[in-house]
Amino acid sequence: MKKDKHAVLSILRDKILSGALAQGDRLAEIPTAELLGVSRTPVRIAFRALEQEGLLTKLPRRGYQVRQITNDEIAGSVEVRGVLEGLAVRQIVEKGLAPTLLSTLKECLKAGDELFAERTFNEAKIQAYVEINRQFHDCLVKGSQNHAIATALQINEHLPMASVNALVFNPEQTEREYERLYYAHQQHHAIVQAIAAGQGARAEALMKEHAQAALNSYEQIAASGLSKTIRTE
Amino acid sequence: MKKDKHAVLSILRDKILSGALAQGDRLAEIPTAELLGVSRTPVRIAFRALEQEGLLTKLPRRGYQVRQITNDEIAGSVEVRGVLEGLAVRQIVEKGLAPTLLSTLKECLKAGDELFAERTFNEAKIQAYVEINRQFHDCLVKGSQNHAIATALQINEHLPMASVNALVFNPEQTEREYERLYYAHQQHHAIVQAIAAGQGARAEALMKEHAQAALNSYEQIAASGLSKTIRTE
DNA sequence: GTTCGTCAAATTGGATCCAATGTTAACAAT
DNA sequence: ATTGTTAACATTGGATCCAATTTGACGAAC
Repeated sequence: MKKDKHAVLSILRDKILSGALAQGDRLAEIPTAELLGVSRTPVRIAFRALEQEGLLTKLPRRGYQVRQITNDEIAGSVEVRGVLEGLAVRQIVEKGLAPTLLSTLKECLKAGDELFAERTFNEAKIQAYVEINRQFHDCLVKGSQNHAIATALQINEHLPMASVNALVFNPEQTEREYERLYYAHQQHHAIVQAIAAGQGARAEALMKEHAQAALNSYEQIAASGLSKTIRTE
Repeated sequence: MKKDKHAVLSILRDKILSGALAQGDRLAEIPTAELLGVSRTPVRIAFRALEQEGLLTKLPRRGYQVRQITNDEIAGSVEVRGVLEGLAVRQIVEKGLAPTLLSTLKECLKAGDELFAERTFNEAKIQAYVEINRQFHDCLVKGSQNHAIATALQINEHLPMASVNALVFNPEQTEREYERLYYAHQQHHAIVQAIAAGQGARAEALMKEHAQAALNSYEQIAASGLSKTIRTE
């Protein structure tokens, strides 16, 4: 039984997000520690972290309570991600675009272009696109040279669909999924174009819309019940 | 020697922010614990928290390192606060303004009006205004019904001047400080007016500008070296 | 003289132990 | 029967102990 360092945190997070722990469930340190076969110390640390992530609330003297994530909550997180990443791209323009950043972004675009060159899609290619997507967004946040953006985003990072690390897709309609992701990739092109042209406000608006688009497809797919989540971590 | 629960975290945070711990200083658990006269457990938890706040970075296997907050960093945090609070007010409008929220906001405005009624200012009145200001901003964030905004803001909450809980003022120019804070208060009026009128985009823009204004006066005062920080906690 | 290997010191992470505190239930008295 | 008081229990927070891993230095061999 190999216990990774972050295992406790990840396991608890997954239990909450998957619904294994229902909203309002109270979590105490000792039972949780026994359940996971670890001592109370890592559990205590994990609880603190999950509280800061907004997944748990602390009840004074009575442990922690699960704060279920509603669809509204996810929508709110996506909105937050939109304005923060929008700020990032605007600040890239305002502070002056570093040439190396532009070339890195163009590499991301090129890698995506190659992926979309043939009009077929399977899980492996989606996995690859998730990684490209992650790199692209990561570049922009880092490129903004505003560390506060990264830290503010960090909290949403683990929420399903509020994070760029997670994409849901419908495995029964790969054709449609191709269209959707290709559209997202085209938005990436437009964003880079706006940045390169020094159009800060346009880049910001595009970035917000980009987040919204992800949310829309999430709602669509989640409603159909045919979702499958792919994450890179 | 009464040790409060959060004492360790607060003490370490103050040491970092006050410059007692210089940028790049490495912090190990044991020396810190001995310095503060506590065991390693609370120190460990505090380090984790400070890492999430962005004040420390973790060096793998070599403890933590102080990430000094530069002026650029503060400016970045203020910008983040601007877009997030801007989002909050926009969403208040978009989701439909609750009547109770509007009345609460108006109470904040009225309390401020009374404070500014006579054209004198002292430290006690500033203290009172800081509290009113905090309530006002808190109302807006809570009123957005978007919990992600609150959690994202939470991280900046402890940074000087990136937080609404801290106002700097120049004790040698109370006249000027009166003007400055009164201007901020007038912005509050405009924001409430925009919200009440359903002008989401205008409210958002005003909110961003409101954050910028705070930053401008901070830079002005900090440069003069005559600053005094008032915090409520 | 340089490089590689081994050993010791440092340091973090996890486990268990102890103290403090609040909550709940039971029992007794009115 | 109801209410108040007390005692036991549950639960968190802090301290110390133990294990694992890495870093750095010193020495030996090439």
